[in-house]
Amino acid sequence: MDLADQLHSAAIHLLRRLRVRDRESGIGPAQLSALSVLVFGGPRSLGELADAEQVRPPTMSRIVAGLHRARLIRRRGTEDGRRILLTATPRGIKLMWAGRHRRVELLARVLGSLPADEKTKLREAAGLLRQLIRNI
Amino acid sequence: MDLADQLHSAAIHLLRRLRVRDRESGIGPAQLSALSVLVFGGPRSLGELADAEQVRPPTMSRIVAGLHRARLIRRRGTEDGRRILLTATPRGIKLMWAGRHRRVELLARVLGSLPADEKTKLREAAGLLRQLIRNI
DNA sequence: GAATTTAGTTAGCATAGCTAACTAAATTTC
DNA sequence: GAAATTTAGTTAGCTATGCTAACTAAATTC
Repeated sequence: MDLADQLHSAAIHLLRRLRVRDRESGIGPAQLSALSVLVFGGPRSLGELADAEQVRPPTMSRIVAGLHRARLIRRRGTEDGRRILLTATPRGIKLMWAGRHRRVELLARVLGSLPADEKTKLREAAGLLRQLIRNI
Repeated sequence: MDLADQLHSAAIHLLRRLRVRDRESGIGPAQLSALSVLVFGGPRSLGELADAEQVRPPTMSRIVAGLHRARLIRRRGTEDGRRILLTATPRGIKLMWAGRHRRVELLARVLGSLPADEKTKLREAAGLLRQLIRNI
């Protein structure tokens, strides 16, 4: 329980620091996060994107509308006439990479000053966490 | 850069899973987070709370109004007539602990099934991260 | 005592979360 | 094969949360 709390707290404070840079992207956090799923996870339908973001369909519908208005994604029909396939545009991909870089470079800078063995520990921990999260 | 990315991604996905339980608390995420600062960090002024939450004063003013309406915090005047001291009420403290427990128990459950050496690694990593975050 | 600074609030805008109620396409049922 | 049901997404309307600009009031500086 105590360990869970420490990890939870670390995650909160880490993201709180990093999200400051996100405002420079010009789009909101929900749009940014949804776009990252499309850019790094590939095209998918609105419902799948809503599931990935743990958000209800009407919410995702509006997020997608914003991304589309900003020409960051494309909407295509599929064989199933009800579903739409969402794909990041080159513009969307570019914005995402720039944002990711900006966001992570703050962290990368302080990580760079750590001794190698501590970096190794963090790398192992990140791997453990990734597996763990799948089991939650 | 790659390590930074892995940690960033782990933090995002961890919180995305855990925040589901927060909705059960009945108050929004910003109120919950601000309340946690008061409960676990002690009383402070509105401006200090805004700094802690990395939010502008008008935003915190409204978050505080919500917490006050729900009787989760108390507002008191200070010697400096402009500042107000915010303190969590017993009701606020209770809600916070219940929420924290709910939030973290999911994580604690999967952590419990890990071998001891992996838990040790995660504990070390959490400590490293805490120091790291202070330097960002 | 007047001017400035500081703490917080109010007003007004955009984004983001929800549920309820809708449209339209696909599937199931009879 | 027509009717009923299910599924995918949208629209409408609510609350919460972020911002800036403009305000009030208290404290400090000059």
